[in-house]
Amino acid sequence: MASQLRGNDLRQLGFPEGRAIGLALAQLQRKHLKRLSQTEQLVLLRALLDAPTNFLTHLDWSHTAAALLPAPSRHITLAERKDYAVFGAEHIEPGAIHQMETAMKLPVTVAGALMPDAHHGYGLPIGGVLATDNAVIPYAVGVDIGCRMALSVFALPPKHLEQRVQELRKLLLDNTRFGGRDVFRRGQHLDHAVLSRSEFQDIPFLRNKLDTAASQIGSSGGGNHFVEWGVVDITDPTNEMGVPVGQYLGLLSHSGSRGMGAAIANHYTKLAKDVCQLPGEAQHLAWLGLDTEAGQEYWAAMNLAGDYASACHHQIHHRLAKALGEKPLTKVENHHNFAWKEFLADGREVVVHRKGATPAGAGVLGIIPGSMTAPGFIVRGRGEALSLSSASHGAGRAMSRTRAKAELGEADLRRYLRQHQVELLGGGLDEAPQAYKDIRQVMQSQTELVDVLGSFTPRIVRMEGAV
DNA sequence: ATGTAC
Repeated sequence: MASQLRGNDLRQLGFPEGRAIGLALAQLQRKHLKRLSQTEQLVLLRALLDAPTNFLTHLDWSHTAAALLPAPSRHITLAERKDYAVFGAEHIEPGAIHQMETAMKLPVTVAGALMPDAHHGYGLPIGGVLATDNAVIPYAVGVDIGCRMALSVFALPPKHLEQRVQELRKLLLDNTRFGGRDVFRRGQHLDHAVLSRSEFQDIPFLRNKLDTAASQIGSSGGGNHFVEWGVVDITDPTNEMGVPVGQYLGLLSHSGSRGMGAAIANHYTKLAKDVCQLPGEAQHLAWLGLDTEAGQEYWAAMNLAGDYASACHHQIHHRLAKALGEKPLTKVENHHNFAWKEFLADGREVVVHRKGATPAGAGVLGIIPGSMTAPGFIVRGRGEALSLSSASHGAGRAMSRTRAKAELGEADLRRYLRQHQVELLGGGLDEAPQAYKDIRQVMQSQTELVDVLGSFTPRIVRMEGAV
């Protein structure tokens, strides 16, 4: 069998230094191209090099072709800014509004909206919702692809939290793992069907990501990610969970797609910036056409990352429910940092990006967390067209991470937690509850977007960091 | 958010 082509072979053929070489080599690893003889591969690469424009819509070679073209042919100019709705403008910093206005000038943008917890992000602001025509923007999805909330409601009274506090604390410490290094040991992993998905073989970029995914499964991230016990208070008797009005023990988790999702986000953002060069501040909003190979690959990888994030939450809840010896009465799960194919009110099919925004289609359930010391809310979407069927994904930050670390002290945090009867295991000053906005005010700005069915008040919170 | 860097 002939040896594989290497980077230097491509250089000899005339490939320029840069991303084209890596992209072409990755393509040649795919099953149907790997079968070709080395001569056939070289003929193909020469044709690609001679006339890259002929390959721009080719399913296999569109992004290699784009990387071979001189930069000016990939430049894109902005269009006139389209209108968009802002909810809770009084809570939103000017930087986030400015970023949203830039996104509304993209030629692929159809509609947009800004949620009341919005703040400055990278590319699209956190809390930004953007509908595009046949294009997906990796940085309008976000780095932590498919990050989500999951709630289990147990048929146990809240006084469990006082009577069995030591046991619940231990269950949390024993059954969760947070951040980069602290994962479950080899023999402790639970298997999950998501690890057998064909995308890990079919998409060249994902081939070496299976190890990371397998080692991190069932774990939680760092930063604002948490797993917590608390009090569920169901207030709406017509809730579609079928849970009677009353108070229950609940388990709430917030986490995403870990290292694998971050790798996908970073890789396809670079790819998008290669094939779609935007002026100045819009440059991070580079998109991939959904009918290009790169766009289809990203779409498949994004969906895999979303399912992986879901699998992690399922394992977290499964471990804890089993250790508690209970089956949940009901579960609610919803994701943000994702893109969906949806229809607008006028019937147009669009790609809706929700970067830190909760899906709130008519009758869709979700959880909008407050902070460690403030309730989160179980909500039912109202399908409001102006918000593109979306709501906030939390209270939003009132203080940046750096400001929180500079201005708050460890003693302040501990006193604040004691006042609110919250026990924090791990965590840091940058995630102190004082650094977040008042969730009740944020909810007041989105009464048109969601109905409140109940609340969740944290009591024992586990985050990244030593206990 | 992230084996926090190709």
